[in-house]
Amino acid sequence: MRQSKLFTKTRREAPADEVAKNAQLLIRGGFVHKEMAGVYSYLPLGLRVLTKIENIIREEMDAIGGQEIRMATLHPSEKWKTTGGWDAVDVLFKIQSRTEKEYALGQSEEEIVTPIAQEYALSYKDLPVAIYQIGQKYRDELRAKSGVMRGREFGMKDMYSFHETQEDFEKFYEIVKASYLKAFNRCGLEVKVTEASGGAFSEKLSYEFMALSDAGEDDILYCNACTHCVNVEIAKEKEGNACPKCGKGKLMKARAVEVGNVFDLGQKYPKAFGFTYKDTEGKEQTPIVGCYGFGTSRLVGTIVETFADEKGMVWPEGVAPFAIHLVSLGKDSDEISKTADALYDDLVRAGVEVLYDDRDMRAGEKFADSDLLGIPKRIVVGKDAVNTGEFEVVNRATGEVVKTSRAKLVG
RNA sequence: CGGGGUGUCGUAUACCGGUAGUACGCUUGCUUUGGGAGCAAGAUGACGGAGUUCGAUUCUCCGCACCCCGACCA
Repeated sequence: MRQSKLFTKTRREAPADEVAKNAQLLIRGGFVHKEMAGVYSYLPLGLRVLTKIENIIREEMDAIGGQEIRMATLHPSEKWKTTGGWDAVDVLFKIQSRTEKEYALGQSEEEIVTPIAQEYALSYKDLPVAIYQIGQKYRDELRAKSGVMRGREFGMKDMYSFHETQEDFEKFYEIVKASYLKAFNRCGLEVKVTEASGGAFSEKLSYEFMALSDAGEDDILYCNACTHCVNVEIAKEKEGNACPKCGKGKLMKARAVEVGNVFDLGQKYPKAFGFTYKDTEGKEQTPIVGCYGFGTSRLVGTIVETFADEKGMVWPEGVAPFAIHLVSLGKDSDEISKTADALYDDLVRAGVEVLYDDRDMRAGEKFADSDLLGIPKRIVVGKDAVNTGEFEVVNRATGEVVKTSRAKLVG
């Protein structure tokens, strides 16, 4: 895409009242627009990142047999009253129509997905089944904060699985956990699988996927030798203790962001809706349900917080809005511009996602913008490129510069 | 929801009980062009409502919005 056509611009300064690094940089870069506290619109660059993240988790869910659907976010109040959530869930947004009919805005989808599964999973032959969606969630947080990390409207992938037996559920539970680790890795993040309380969801343990970051809201204890990790909310151990799992390592304390979670929901929701299926003997059975959340928009913020430096954002390759930032230092139709134009066309033809800074601006401003946007590789086209046919390729994360021929770039 | 703070051009800021100034951005022109250029000319602003006052952007109160701490985040 030609940057001269991009309708957003960068800003030299962040709004004074934004303290969160992710909000400051995402707004300065024109990735998001703040509508109100805790609610953000995604602009072209931000949407590209969000879409990358969504596609990663979509691919991983599809790979383990998840089937994507799109559920309504405007919910009938009756279903929430059926499960008791209407009165029990205090973050539930409740709205009223002109005729005083009551609705809820989706903050999770158990109330919606359970009746849908019920309609089709009539027999043991129809199980197990895993259904997911990627979309907006609404939660009436008393206090939105930390930029896109804790909003009142946010993006999430949520999957629900239905099983005949606890054993079958637990098998799938492990498959999802592995697939989540893969997805977070593809987003450039290392996460800890953390034991946590099931909250009101479940009396059983749940597992939270925690990205280590000072911008987080949770404290975790993790073993420096094995994968053991527990949320301090339920930890019996203390910082510095020997790891109860491997015995070798020490428990370290860290601040972390919860970017995903998985729950054993048991039979609560099928029971509330009278959802049963026929087993091999024709008897009514109640399925076991699992729930799996993955915070897509929170990941955008977490990634900014994790990798940004003093110059701006730094996107891992898997989620970067573009793979290459092609920066031309030419003007009008000089040789430099022609060289850059030609390289841009070649890159596009080669299927490379490239943002082409063809604007008529000074070099300093272009470099500053490029640093801020954080695209992984920058190709600079100046006099040298015209004279030598070699292009300067700068790695945004490391600052490393390599000279590369055109043939290599367009591969 | 409890506590604290802040609301001034698009953004960041200054000053002030009496004319609202600066920088960046924006518009026009010329110059400049490898790390946020220069000159000139322009356009754009006091969150809303009451009150005090001859006069309020400034002081007071109420609302609203935003930020921070806490609680909350099935």
